[in-house]
Amino acid sequence: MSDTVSNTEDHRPRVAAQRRERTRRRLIESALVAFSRHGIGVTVIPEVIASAGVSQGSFYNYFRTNAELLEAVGDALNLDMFSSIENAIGAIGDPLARMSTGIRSYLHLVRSIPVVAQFLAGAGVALVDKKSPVFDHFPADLKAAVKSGRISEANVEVAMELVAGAGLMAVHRIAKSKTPRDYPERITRAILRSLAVPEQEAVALTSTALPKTAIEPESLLEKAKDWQSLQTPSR
Amino acid sequence: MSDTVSNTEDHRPRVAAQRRERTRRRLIESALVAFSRHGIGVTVIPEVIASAGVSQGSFYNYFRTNAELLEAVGDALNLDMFSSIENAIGAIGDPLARMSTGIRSYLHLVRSIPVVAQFLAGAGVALVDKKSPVFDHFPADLKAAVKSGRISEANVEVAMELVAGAGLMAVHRIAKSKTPRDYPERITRAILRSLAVPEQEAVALTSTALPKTAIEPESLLEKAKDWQSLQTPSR
Amino acid sequence: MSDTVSNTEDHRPRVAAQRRERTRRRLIESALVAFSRHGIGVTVIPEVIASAGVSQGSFYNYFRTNAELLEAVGDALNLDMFSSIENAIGAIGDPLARMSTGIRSYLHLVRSIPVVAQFLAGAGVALVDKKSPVFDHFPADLKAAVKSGRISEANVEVAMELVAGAGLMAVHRIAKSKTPRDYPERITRAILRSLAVPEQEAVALTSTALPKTAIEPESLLEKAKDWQSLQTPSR
Amino acid sequence: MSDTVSNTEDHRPRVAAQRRERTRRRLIESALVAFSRHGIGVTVIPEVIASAGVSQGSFYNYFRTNAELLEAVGDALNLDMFSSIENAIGAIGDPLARMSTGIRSYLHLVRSIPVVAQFLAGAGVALVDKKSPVFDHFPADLKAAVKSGRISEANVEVAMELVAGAGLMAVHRIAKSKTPRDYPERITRAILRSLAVPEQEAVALTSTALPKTAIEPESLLEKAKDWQSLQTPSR
DNA sequence: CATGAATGAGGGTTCATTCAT
DNA sequence: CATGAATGAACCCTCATTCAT
Repeated sequence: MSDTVSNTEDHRPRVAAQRRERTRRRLIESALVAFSRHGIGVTVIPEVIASAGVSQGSFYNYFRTNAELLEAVGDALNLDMFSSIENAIGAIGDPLARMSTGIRSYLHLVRSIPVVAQFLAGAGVALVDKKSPVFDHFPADLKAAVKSGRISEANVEVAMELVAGAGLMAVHRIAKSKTPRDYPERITRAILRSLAVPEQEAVALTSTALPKTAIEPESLLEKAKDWQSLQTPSR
Repeated sequence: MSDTVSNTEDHRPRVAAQRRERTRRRLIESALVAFSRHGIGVTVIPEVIASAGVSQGSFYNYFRTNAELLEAVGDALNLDMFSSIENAIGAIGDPLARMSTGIRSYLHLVRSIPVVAQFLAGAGVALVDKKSPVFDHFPADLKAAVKSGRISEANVEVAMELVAGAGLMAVHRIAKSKTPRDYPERITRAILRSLAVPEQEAVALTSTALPKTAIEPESLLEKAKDWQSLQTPSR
Repeated sequence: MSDTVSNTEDHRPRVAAQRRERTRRRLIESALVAFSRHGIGVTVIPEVIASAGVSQGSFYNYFRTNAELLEAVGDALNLDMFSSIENAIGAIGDPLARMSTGIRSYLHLVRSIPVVAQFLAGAGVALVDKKSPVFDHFPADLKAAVKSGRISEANVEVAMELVAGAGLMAVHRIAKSKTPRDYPERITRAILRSLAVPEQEAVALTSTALPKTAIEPESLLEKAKDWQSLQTPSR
Repeated sequence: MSDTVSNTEDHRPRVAAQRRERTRRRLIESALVAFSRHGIGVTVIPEVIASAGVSQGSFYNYFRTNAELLEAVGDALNLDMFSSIENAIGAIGDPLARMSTGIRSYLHLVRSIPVVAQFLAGAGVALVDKKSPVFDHFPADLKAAVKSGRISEANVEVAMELVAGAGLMAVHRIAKSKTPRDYPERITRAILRSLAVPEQEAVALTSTALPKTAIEPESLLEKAKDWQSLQTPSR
């Protein structure tokens, strides 16, 4: 069909676009490692160029500043994490269960991939500022839970901050030292308590089996599993 | 007479030491402002040099790296804040009241001095890592409260992290946007709840009048009140 | 055709490599002059940058320290001198004649290019330390001569040091003041005597016509001929 | 007597002058060590100030530049060495014996004090340039020996250069590596040969017992014996 | 004279960015 | 689009030197 013909005519451009996309991915992957090592707010372009095997000039065909690169890494990571978690908790109807399972999944995911933990710990509050899909569904669940009377917090904003703060510290702790396997559950329980969830219910919510969080085969997360997360060499 | 002589011998070193100390203070003050504007992890040395009116060479007689400068600022600030707060809550006997009043004092203090809020928000988790006098008394109070049966948290470490995380986010929020006058009390209540303090008691603990937090006349905090806290120039 | 393609693919790297090599040469040439003026152990980078017409940044793409630059100059010069001399004496079979003709050629060469004389005089003993091709063949000739009974020095090492020392001082003298045309021959004769060569033979060995020492057209030596050798500006 | 009185009146100035002289000595001593470590042509003022325990400002009451300091060290050292050697060979009448014994004494002296060897090796040809008392008597002895027909060198200058060159290399060798005890004698023999002294006589001249070279108790040489001669830390 | 804080010139080094090929 | 040489701004750091005390 004419379709075939037009595809053939598109062949070279399409190959080029694929190559471009592959290079872009390589740069993002290298940048994730570099940022995880040195923290954000530090120049990583030279390191990224070297480890991605791309020339200096080419780099600027993809990203124009360090910040742009960081944003790309953040976006890609957020997207992947969101997919994994949403996929795991999508079927849960109860807002409170969704929330607590989401938090647990998030922390377990971070805990299983050191490079990601390092990156997020280094990013700190910056990750919270920029609205990420990961946090998009939280307020809704929170409000739903309040409405259902399951938790009693007049101020949803304060609640959100407490959740975010606790999560941030937990990620930091996970990145910097060894944590027990049930560390995510303990953190989640403390968060639930702060939302005025009764102790017994908090325990129940954090004792259910965790749904399997699938990671896409070619995703950034999948690749990140294989990488070492060396701390920044002091100095 | 001999008095004159001995005075003469003491005089020069003393004058020199005073001068040195004054310059050091000027540098630290300038650095607090600079860090509050740009965040830590950014070079502020040129700006500090300019605004302290000191030559490049002189700067390096006092601090050899950006990190050393940051540490000096952090130490000075921590010390001043610790004095103010400890002075305010020193007389409180009940551990839980000490804790909650301490948190409230801390947040109100931060809230009243924008430069400090900006600085601490920019420092983020780094301030928690390095043991500061501000956090020194916390664990003791927490343990005492647990022992007294007032709160029931098996894991003190997790509790500490939640407190620190909530505090961190609160500081961040204070620095970045306008907060209601009772914002510190709301945060403190959420924290108390997460420690399993009953709602009624949490409300009671955060409804007492706040003891006056005195700020030393020549201290960094006192000076910081006068300074503007410009946000980082976008870039 | 495929020819065109492969040429195209080779073309860019080759051009780049050529450009790089040309810049490197310019830097080395400028450095030779600078070192000849100020001696080694003095920073010449700013002067080299200025006189080579290269930016500061570019310089560090080639050499990272003053010492690295010096080494490059030394290597290039040693190589050129070695080529010239070896080319001149290669056909001589008698070890003693090779040696004495080599020394004479070396000193005449130095004497004919003031910039080189200045450079070597400034380098002093450092040039002897680092094994240079110039000195590579000496020990072999010396040993051969000893074996042949022509000279009687039990200790070859001591002999080498004397040769090197005499050569060093001669270069220094040549650089610092005007020397008679037969100065190299006089020095060579003294060296031969110190090796216990009989006076008559020493005279004979230093009276032969000197083979022509060819200098490669584009070599450092050839270029150096054109340059002035200003003494260090007093300071 | 009035003498007593005037002495009394002079007391403070005299004490001051003595103190001044003592400080000056301390600086020279520290500088000798510093130069021996780093070579000449390198800034040693900070190190000298530190190790002599003198303030920055005071240093400039004694020496105004690095070069002036170096010259003072060189002068003091030359004077001490000259005294020691002249004292040892003063009684020798035969010019050739004076010469050879002087060379031997010089090299043995250098060999016995590593710091001095390091310093002289670092100074290199610079020490020869500036006329030192050590070399003052050489030409006279050399000419006397020529006149006596003991050696036959038409060109005294060339002979001097060869002696200086050999001495220089020998010092360098002594400083940089371990040398056999009779190393000075071997070098001296080679020098004598280069002056056309017959082998047998050269051996005889270098086989006599070496006169004791006395070192003044408070002299730079005496102190230098106690110091370590660390090589420059590579870098 | 001694002291040591302060200075500023100069050199060293990195890195984002441009551009000819 | 890829390449990598070249650039210049910015920062880092040392040190000789001055000067008030």
